Amino acid sequence: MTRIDLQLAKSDCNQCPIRHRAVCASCDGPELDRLASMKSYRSWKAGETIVLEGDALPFVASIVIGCATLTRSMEDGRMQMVGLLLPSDFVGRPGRAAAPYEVVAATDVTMCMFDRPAFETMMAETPHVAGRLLEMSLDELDAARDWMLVLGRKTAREKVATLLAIVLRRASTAARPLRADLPLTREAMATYLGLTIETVSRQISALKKDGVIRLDGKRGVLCDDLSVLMTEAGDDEDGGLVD
Amino acid sequence: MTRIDLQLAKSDCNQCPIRHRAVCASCDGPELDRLASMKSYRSWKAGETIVLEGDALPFVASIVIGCATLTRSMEDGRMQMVGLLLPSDFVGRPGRAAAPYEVVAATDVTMCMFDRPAFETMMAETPHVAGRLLEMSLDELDAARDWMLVLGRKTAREKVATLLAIVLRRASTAARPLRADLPLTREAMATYLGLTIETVSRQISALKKDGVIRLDGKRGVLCDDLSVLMTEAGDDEDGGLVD
DNA sequence: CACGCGGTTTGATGCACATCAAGGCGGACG
DNA sequence: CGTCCGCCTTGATGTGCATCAAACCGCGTG
Repeated sequence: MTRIDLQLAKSDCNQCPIRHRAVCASCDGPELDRLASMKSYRSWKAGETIVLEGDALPFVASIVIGCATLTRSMEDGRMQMVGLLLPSDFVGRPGRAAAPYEVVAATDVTMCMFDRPAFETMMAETPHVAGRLLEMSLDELDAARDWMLVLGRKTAREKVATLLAIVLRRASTAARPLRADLPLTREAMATYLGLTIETVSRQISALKKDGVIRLDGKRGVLCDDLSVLMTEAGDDEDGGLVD
Repeated sequence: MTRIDLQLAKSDCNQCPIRHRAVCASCDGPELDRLASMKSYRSWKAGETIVLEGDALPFVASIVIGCATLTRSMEDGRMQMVGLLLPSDFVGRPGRAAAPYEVVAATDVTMCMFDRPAFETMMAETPHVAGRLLEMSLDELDAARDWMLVLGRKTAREKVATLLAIVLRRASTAARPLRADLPLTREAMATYLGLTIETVSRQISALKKDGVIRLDGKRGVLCDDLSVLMTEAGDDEDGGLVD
């Protein structure tokens, strides 16, 4: 029973069959085949709503390509992003029908859809799959809790630095300076960070003026020294946010 | 395969054997026996640290009696509570050794401890147990995400009202006015809400002055009309915070 | 009873971020 | 080429909460 490291799967494999290994890291052929037999694909353009808040979810899906956001909102219109979904992440919790939040495509998104009843049957029958999903959701729980610290205690500057650090670390290669394209608009960033658009913009400008980062167009961010950015973020250690 | 409603189990049964049903709602005798054979008990006084941040966790435990808090902190001392553990909740995530947060007893606490390796073996072998744990952790994830909305977007008054509403709803009986004893000090409330002690105190005073709640000593809270409090909290609907 | 102590309340002041408002930049399209 | 529209930036002003400071309350202890 060998386990494939999820990080590896995420960065190296963007084709769907491999994605299933993320769900079922310790499965062998037959289970993978069974997963494969119940899947279908669907794509969304950036900005489109994938799941409306309160909607029933007849499917379970995992992201193959792209980035989606998960948002919860109040009646008066205030919104808080509560999750960022990246390749291999799941939408539509198994075992509960209604979505307590809205899911929107941040970039163009392709998802791999599984029929819900079939998926749940499989889950009940193969401990590996259930165990793997448990691990994944516990990772998400840790990430959500880390984010609570960001929302509750960090300053605007630290919040922005934290988000940039996550994006840059995730995109990190050997090349210097580090470079990444933000998958989010300023508005989405503000929704994620519990700030307003203007504050996000100002803090990014300030970090740039202070030489912590440089910008490349509207979406590109460059950073020579990630550790400086992380200090700005208030983290000493890597922290491992967003699974 | 019958499922016992977790809410029911929580409110009606504070004895440990029933607690296990929360873990293993759909298990029959032999599995419950097996759980029972690997357990032991331990108690803590209010204020004592149960698990230090970064510590290894040789056990998995579930709360039998009392209330514990789960806190994450920054190097400069800023702290954010990221979870409130109540009877039947779990400590020490299966599958990961180190605790990314500190667990402290808010009231006197009794926990039921399971040997970690034995518990994990059992999990791997009985799909029911893994499935039940998955459900529980997804509930926790929903609660954490709800809390992100509170931390990121609500005003101080709304935050305090939200917390009071949760406590009152949880304690709710037929009797009017609703009455509950806060299991948390002002400091713990502030840590939970992303506020300072002073602000919490001021907002409670304000809610009292406005006739939304009344106080009974330091810990007791009375409320004639929960719906008014919930409006103050910014929720129209019940919202179902904290599992 | 005086005393100290942890938890709480209340007041005065300041600052970080929201809000309101105006302008800039780049891409799509007539 | 000019115009519009989304998205972003920057400035001016206001306010909600943090911070600093002091006093209060209930309780255990000498």
